[in-house]
This record gives sequence, C-alpha cells and structure tokens, in this order.
Amino acid sequence: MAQPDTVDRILDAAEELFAERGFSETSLRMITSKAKVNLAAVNYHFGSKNALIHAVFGRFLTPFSATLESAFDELEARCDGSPPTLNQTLWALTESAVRMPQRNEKGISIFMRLLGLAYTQSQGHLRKFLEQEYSEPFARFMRLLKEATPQLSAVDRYWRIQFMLGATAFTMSSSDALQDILRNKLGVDTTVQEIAARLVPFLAAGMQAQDTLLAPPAETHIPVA
Amino acid sequence: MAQPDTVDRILDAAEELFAERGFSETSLRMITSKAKVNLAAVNYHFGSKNALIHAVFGRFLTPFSATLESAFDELEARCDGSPPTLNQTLWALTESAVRMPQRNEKGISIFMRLLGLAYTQSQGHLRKFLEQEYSEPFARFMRLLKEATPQLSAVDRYWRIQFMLGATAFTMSSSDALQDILRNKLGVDTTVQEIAARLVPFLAAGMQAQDTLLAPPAETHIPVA
DNA sequence: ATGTGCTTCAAACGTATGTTTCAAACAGAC
DNA sequence: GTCTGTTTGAAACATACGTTTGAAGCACAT
Repeated sequence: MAQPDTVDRILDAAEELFAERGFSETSLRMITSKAKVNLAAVNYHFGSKNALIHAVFGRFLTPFSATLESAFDELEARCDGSPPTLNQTLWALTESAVRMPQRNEKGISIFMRLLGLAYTQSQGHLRKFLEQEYSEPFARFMRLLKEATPQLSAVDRYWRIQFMLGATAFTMSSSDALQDILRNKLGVDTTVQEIAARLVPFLAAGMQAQDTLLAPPAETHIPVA
Repeated sequence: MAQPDTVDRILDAAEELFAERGFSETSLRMITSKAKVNLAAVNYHFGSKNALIHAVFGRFLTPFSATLESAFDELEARCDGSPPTLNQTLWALTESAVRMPQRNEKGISIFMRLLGLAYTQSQGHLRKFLEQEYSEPFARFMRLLKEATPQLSAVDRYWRIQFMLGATAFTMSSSDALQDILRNKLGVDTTVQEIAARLVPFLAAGMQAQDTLLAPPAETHIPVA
C-alpha cells in the first residue's frame, strides 16, 4: 500500500469530523469521502459505525490512560505516603493530556473536544464502552481527589467534581471557537497549554471554596428549598 | 377546541424530547406521536423542524429574559450607583432561573438541560437565533460581571467566564443523570435549587482565584508554551 | 501460471427522516 | 343551510442514512 493504511485514514477523518460536528451529525459517507476510501470500508474494517466511534476513542484514550497512570505513580512516589495536594493532582492530569504525542497541531483540541462530546452527547453505547474500558484510571483520579480534599463532605465533593468536569469539558470542547472569539475581540492568541494554566487555578479555588450552601445575599431572601 | 391547543401540545412534547435526547436525535414523528397530533401539524404550525426548535426556546427564554432584566434593574437600583458584587450578580441570575413559573415539576431541569444543549450541540441556526434574539440581557450580564471583577484582566475574565458557563451548562444539562447517580451511591436527594446553591460559591471562588497562570508545582517542570 | 486470502469497489438494500400534497373535517358569519 | 377560511388527516414525496452484497482487484506462496 503506497498511501497510509485505510484503517488509519478512516480513523483520522472520523476523529476530525466527530470533533467538528458530533456523532449523529457525521455520516459514514462524509467520513469515507474525506478519507478517500470506499463507503463499505468502514463496515468491513470496523463492523459498524458505533464500533468506529469506539475505535476513535480507543486510539487516543489507551495511550493517554497509560501516561496518566505513570504520572500518578510518579506523583505518589514523590509524595512518599502523604496524599498529593489538589494542585499536584490536577497538574498531573493536565500535563498528561498536554504531553501526549500529537498526530498534528490540532491534536490536543480534538482530543479535548471528543472527551467533551463523550460526556455531553448521551450515546449510551459510548458511555458503556468508556466505563468498562477505562474505569481504572478514572477511579484512581477520584480517589486522589478525595484524599486531597478531606475537608469536604462526600456530597459537596461529588458536586464540585461535576463542576470541575463541566468547566473543563465545556471549555476544551469549544476551545477553538473560544480562541477565535478572543483573537477577534482582544487581539490576543492563546494556546491550549495557556488555557489549562488558567483553568487549573480556577478549578482549585472553586474546589476549595469555604462556604458551601451559602445563602443568597441577605437582602434578596429567596427560599432555598 | 376541547383539548389543549395543538401548538402547545407540540411544544410540550418537543421540549421534553429535545431535553431528553437532543435535537437531531429527536424526530418529528416522535414528537407528534407523543403530542398525539398529526405529523403534518408541525410543518403547518411552525413551518419546519428548525423553526419548532426556535419556538421551544422562545417560549421559556422570552419570559426568562424579562424576569432577568427586572432582577438586574432591582439589583442595580438597590446598589444605588456602586456596582453589584459578584455574588449578588450570580444570585440574581440564579434566582431568576429558579423563580420562573414552571409548567410542571420537571420544568426547571428541562430548562437547564435545553440551555446546556444549545451551547453544546453546535446547531448553527440555533446559535444565530439566540444571539440576535437575546443579546441584550446577555450583554448586560457580561457588563455586570466585568464591573464586579475589576481586578481581573480582560483575558483572565474572558476565560473565567467561559469556565463558569461550562460548569453551569454541563452540570445543569446532565443534572438528572447526576442526581440519579448521587441517589444510588450516597442515598441523598438533591433539588435543582440546592445544586444552584452549591454551584454559586464554587463559581464565585473560581472567579476570584488569586493566582492565574500559576506555574505547575515546581518539581514537575513542564514547559508552558 | 495458478490458486488463495485479503481488500476494494459500485451498486443496491431496507429503513427513517423532513416535508408536501390534497381531500376531509371543522368553526363561525351570513 | 351555505359559504369561507382555518385546521386536521392519511398518504405520498424525495432524500439520506447504515448496512449488505457479490464481483473485481491485488499481493504473494506454491
């Protein structure tokens, strides 16, 4: 085969189109024509569209979770028994994402956007696939978060983790559009690394906010059910 | 007409189905059969599926933006010249959302989920519609945020607002699923009002975090490009 | 050269979608 | 009752989708 393998060409095209338009909104015909392969190739090599979606995620998630595991290993070894801080844990995650070997310059933002979509577009099969394939590093991250925030109640921690995930998934999943807006409005350019560097302190501060269930300012007297 | 108007029945069914499944994943046939009206009724009364989507948003967004405007009016009047605080601004928004007259008990979470979807599912026509229809209260909210955080640079503020939007949109758009998980895992029940009461302090703390562009912990030495 | 296993190709399959059509049903005014 | 404008109904429209089919193409061992 002179040109790159059909399988990889399909994965590349699918990855980009999924990230741009979502899963249901991307047809196999778009993918195969962008990849310059025959329509039937997807079903031949992957079996179905859903299986292709899984393959797209597997291709970047498997090396990522390996990187993440070793980053956590290193972090825990360095901390020598005492639990890593919240900042250290968040940075370990961020670095693992940013350090991943990229296929091209858009790699990291595609990566982020796909993760955001996986959370947002409630594709049942995808969630099931991710849960049974990558539950381990996820559970470990949760454990680290728990040990780094012993002052929080389980319920508080649960919700604040959701807030963190939301801020991250949302920002990263639209980072391209947001960067464009910022470039046009304020004339500044931003890398994904810089976004991450702004995001982590935001998350850490929110995670450690002192007063949960703060009542609204006294003057406004709404009933909190 | 004996039974509630066809138009309203369509809107009710569409609202619920869109919130559950997203826009592309919800067909007109699902909507009309849930609403118990003829398939052609949607195109007769609204013109197209996209116009129906706009109508669904308009029905709750128009009264909401009116409520929000008066909440801002009241807040600014009470502050008498000096800019409202960040907490006050966020609470004004939250109260307006929570206080909205609901069609049923699921009203508020449907409302939130639809807003989240509007941001996430990049339907070009929807974004255009929302921008030209509701730019005013949005711009006012942005102005209040700016005045409440004079210590932030424009770029910092921009990104932190995106983080806030993300945490909010994401959490609210999956609030049902998240509440289910929490109920099963920790056996506690949560109302949307309580989620909001947890979210606001998180957002306020993140928004006012002191150190932006914090370098990663010294030991880890990653290059921030 | 001949056969073998994998891959590509064009074409078709069945199903689902949004939209249109046009006749029937209906309500209110005269 | 009859006419008029609006709303409903069943059916069909054209198009797009994911998937399947079976023949053709290809590399390589025999």
